[in-house]
Amino acid sequence: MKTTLRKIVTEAREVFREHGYDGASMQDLASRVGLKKASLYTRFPNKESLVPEVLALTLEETVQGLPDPNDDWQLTWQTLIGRIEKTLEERQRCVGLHLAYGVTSATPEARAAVCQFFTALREKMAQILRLGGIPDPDAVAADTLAQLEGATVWITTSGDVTPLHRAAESACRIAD
Amino acid sequence: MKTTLRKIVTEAREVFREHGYDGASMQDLASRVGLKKASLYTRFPNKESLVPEVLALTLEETVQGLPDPNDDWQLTWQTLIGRIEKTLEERQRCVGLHLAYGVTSATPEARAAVCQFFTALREKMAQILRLGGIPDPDAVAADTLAQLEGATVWITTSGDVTPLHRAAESACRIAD
DNA sequence: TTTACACCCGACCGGTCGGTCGTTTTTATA
DNA sequence: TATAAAAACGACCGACCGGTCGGGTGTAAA
Repeated sequence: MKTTLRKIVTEAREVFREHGYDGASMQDLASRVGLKKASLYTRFPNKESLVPEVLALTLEETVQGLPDPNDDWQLTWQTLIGRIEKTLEERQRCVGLHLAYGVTSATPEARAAVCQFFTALREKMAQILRLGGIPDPDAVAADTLAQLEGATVWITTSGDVTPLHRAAESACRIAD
Repeated sequence: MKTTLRKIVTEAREVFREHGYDGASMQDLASRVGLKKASLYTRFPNKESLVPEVLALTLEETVQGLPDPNDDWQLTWQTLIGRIEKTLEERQRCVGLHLAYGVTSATPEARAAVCQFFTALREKMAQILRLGGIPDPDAVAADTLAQLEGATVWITTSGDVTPLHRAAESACRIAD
């Protein structure tokens, strides 16, 4: 059943989120899934190949079922921002950011996946803003994402979520 | 000579910046300094103890010799922002952020050092803003730092420095 | 010249890493 | 129920990890 495969990916996401790419242990991942390490390698050829799967799932979960921006782009935007805010607040860190900092030229496929993830997310955000006639939507999308992710440093260091909330609030104000 | 000790700390900063806490190798650090691994342990008891030194040095370099904010707080603010911007652009990543994501409860001293680093930097920024009569200086300082650090994700993923430049520019506009 | 000390290093420790292999167990099909 | 594929596993690999130890080595004070 695909259940196991999906569980590997979702648990891998948490391992990467908590420990980054280098710090993520296949042994740790296996025990979280309830398998032995060797069993993981029947599904994935290596650790690096987990990264694209993790980010693809994350992107999909982030944008799936969003209200149609052609109907009400403000609602779409605010829903998207709210989802990101909620995830970051609950999980404390951004997987994408931890991976972006962790992957190097030694893991080119993972590197490409991280790049794709952020590009796709920014493009999705820019699309919505474009429908709202917001000027320079790519820049606004990139800056909004930067603000939200940067706010997680305060969560991890001091548990302070107010910068994240202010970031989300000011992002939502773009659509007013 | 203190030269060796300082070189260890400055090189450790680059190792942490590039590889994070877990990924940083004492072997790697030693070879960058031009020593053998065992020699590092005559200066530092363990890897964790490098973190406070690295962050203390970074904080000191960031704020030392800043123009007196009592004379011209705008100049002080913009100089500080400019320094952070320059470092992030040159080095591509923020050591503090990589360490913030990398240290866990297993390394409490490192964790505390990271917390202190960001708190001190934010407080320094807030002090300047306070002299300028900026409302809610702590929040503004935290948000400014978040925006600058978040912008590094675009540098690492795609080499795009424009989000960082926009962040710095908008930060400088606070003091106008 | 002796002594003492800071420093450096080669060799080594136990442990964990990502990954492999041969075999056993489960599962789907027929 | 027979069979073949898929999945899980225990044991193992070489490499590297953070860290230790005992023995040099250069230097400076006595």
